[in-house]
Amino acid sequence: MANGRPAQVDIASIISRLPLFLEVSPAQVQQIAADSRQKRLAKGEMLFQKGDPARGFFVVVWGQIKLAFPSSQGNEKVVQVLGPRQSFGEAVMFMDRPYPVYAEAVTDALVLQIPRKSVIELLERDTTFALAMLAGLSIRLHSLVHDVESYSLRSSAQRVIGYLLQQCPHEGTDSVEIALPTSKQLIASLLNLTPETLSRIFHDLCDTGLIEVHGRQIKIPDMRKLREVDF
Amino acid sequence: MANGRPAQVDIASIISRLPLFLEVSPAQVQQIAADSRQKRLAKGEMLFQKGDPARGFFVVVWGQIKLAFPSSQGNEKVVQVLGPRQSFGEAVMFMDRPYPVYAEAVTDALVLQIPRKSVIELLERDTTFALAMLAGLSIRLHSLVHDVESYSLRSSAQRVIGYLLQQCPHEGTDSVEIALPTSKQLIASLLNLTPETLSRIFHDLCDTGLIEVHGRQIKIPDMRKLREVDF
DNA sequence: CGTACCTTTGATGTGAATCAAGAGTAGTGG
DNA sequence: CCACTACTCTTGATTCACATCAAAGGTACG
Repeated sequence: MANGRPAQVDIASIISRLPLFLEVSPAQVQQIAADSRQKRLAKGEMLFQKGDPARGFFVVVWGQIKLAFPSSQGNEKVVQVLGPRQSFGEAVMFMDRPYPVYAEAVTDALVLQIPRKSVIELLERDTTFALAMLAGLSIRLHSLVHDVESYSLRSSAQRVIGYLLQQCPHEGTDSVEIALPTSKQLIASLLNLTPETLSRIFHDLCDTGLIEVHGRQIKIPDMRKLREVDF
Repeated sequence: MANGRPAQVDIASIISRLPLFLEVSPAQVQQIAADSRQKRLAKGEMLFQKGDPARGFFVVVWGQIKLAFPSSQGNEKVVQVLGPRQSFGEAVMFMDRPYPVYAEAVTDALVLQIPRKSVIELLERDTTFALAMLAGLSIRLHSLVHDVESYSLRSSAQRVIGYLLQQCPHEGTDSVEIALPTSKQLIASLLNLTPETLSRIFHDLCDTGLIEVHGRQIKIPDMRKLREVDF
């Protein structure tokens, strides 16, 4: 169970602990849980394609899911990597539009699909849920605005530093050690870099003494210094 | 009045015709109108700064407002240029966060400020309004996803072509003439280009015969050809 | 009619991608 | 346990799209 992959899952309890459903009554959570479906995905399996009609939204129970665009040259641009307790696909439910990205399992994974109809019903019944939903979408919107900001006015090295700082506990001032949540390849795509460039940036940051890299373990000897470079 | 600047405005009628308020009852629109404030802005005037606390959202009555980030070197990156009947700042109301961008009048302008409190009250009372709000945020979210896609996997020329196609009526297949909604400088920033690069791209597209440029008037002799290049 | 800003054009520079190997590092199966 | 394949990651050489720098028209407007 250290792999975070319990054989049996209590759907209702998972849903009730999602930020989106914190204020929703147990009875209503039970209803949602009853409406939802579990989907087992093998590593590399597609959950949906870009352009598929949106039937609902998804919650990751365990494993990792990436959202990405295909590019014409067969590359891809990863928009987000989602782990346990994270949800995606909410926004698309409120517009008659297909998914603007595709979703693929990065590792073996289990996701919950919550049908559009259940959500709409709950929205019409429970205004606190509607407010929670609005808050959720707003947060996502902010993070996209932040992405746009990053892409347009920060250098590749600054984006990498920003990413590392995001992964760290915020309060700490001194030495911190973190594990990258996924492969460097994926992180590169997330930051809009090639793997080569990411590797070189890590190398440079090591030379400067700002970080130490051992595989996926990154040690930051002095958070303050890293924050300064981030200006 | 050809300048789109009526001396007197009927706030309630403006609000009632906003996409967000289409389904809202006249009485509630009256309430919102009563709560709202008008703000006159001279060209270049700031409506709010990045980091200001969010007190509500805004609707452009006439004129143009740009949303942008300041960059460290005194440049700026324009995120959006808003014209009459467009609203902004909704998302930020639902999170306890300051504005992530600043808002500045591109031309003399009149905007309506609708206080957070009125919106929250209306949300709690009217579920169709909540759904409209969710739809509105979803659309904004999509367009940001689209921006991220553009920045990360399209060349500068492709972004320009995409922009031009967006400005055109969608159905037409043949010759179209459009007027750029704002200065080329602003459009360049919107597309994450320098003015120089935009100018050169327009020049190239003229050479290829794909467009003709006369100041802010752009003629597209053959929409099909332009769409093909956009692939 | 002059000042201020937008836009164009040209020359040069550079950050990051691409191309091309090699070095780890895992998983797989005999 | 060790080869065998398949990735992921690193490193170096080269290229290219776009920015930057510089200066000269255009255009609007008091």
